[in-house]
Amino acid sequence: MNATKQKILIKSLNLFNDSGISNVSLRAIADKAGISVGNLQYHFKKREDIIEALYFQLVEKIDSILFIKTDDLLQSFLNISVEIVTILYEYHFFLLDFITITRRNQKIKRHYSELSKRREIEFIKVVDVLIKNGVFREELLKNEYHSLFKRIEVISNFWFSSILIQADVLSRESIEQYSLLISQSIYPYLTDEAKNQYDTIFPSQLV
Amino acid sequence: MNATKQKILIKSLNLFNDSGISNVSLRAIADKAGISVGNLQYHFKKREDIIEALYFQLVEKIDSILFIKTDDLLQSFLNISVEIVTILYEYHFFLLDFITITRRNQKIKRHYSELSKRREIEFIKVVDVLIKNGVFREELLKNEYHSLFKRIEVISNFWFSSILIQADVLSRESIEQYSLLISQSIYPYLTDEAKNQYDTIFPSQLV
DNA sequence: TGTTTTTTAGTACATTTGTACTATATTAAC
DNA sequence: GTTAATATAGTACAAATGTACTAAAAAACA
Repeated sequence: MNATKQKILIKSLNLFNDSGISNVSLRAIADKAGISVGNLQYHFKKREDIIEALYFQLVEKIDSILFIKTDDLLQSFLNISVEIVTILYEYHFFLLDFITITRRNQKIKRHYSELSKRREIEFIKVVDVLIKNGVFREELLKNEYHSLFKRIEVISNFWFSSILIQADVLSRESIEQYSLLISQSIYPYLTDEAKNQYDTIFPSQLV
Repeated sequence: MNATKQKILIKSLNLFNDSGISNVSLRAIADKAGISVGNLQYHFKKREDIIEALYFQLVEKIDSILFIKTDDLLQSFLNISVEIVTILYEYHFFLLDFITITRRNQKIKRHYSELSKRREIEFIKVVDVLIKNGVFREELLKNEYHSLFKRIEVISNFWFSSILIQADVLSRESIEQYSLLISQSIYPYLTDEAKNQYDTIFPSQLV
């Protein structure tokens, strides 16, 4: 990709993350990138194009890490959720303005919608494997794992928002807090054997 | 309260819920309320005052339903979470624009922050009672119920957002979906006895 | 009734913002 | 080396928005 274009995306991302989409004007982006607004517009005809480009960057990054190692199922499962959020953290402006963005941009909205459905199917598949391998227990309620997926999805998407409505800044610590939240939400679904394994992975969580 | 003031708040709420705060101008509110912008401004000196007024209405409404009936602990516990979300639904613009609002309005931000802390303390107290009464099990991990609270908090605050990033409209159904999500997330923490009780409350969830 | 206060309407303004348009400058192609 | 393309800068503009200000109408009050 063109160097200027790259620079625009990086600076936009920084500004968006710091101040939120609606508080970042094209002039501010151009300033930060050290170019003119005219030039900015040459590379991205519409403001929305910048956001779209960043969105698809994000999606690509996440896609690239989505696979479970078959040797250490539980660990791998827990790792992925943290890796995803670590990437989301890089693009957190997107999550903070999720509603605004999807309201304005049907393309992103539809794409995310499809993505989410595919992710759920994948999730359920992985859970099936985990059940067969004695890591997760069987469902005790109907659609229990569907429900679990939904909760994890909401928390992944809005954890940073949840922090920022109370705190003034978002720090990397929030990723660890997220990690704790998610792993603890998984715990009740583990078999006794896997619970032991969990305790060795997170000895500090023992009562 | 003044009739005009009342009308402004109602119409603002409707518009905010339908289109999101940033897409509702003072002119639009005045139009909808059948008054002039000048008059609107007489009652609410600043745009932010409308939002603040609505916020404190919301907080008051929720406060008014927050008490657990001691005779039917589990049912009462589950009911409250739905009642809260039902009220939140009435004011869902607030949740959809949570970040934007708290970013702009320190007063609301600080107030919510305090509120959230108080709510967590209340939650833990209630959980203690539920444990003592054999409804919830003891903690198996450190801060397990703190973690549960956080998850419920995020989901309560952002469930509607989560729906709206995929769907085009928000319907009352989303409240039932929320209810299912939350009750299923509670299930693993119930004692065997309480699980039986759960099954009689939600027979349709049996596998 | 006359006066003061409250309520309502209308206008005007400063600011911001996205973007369209034009004119150079730089680079690539032949 | 001339031409064509790409890239950059600068200006201009229309639209929207919050809000300040003024004046009239209505209500309350004495």
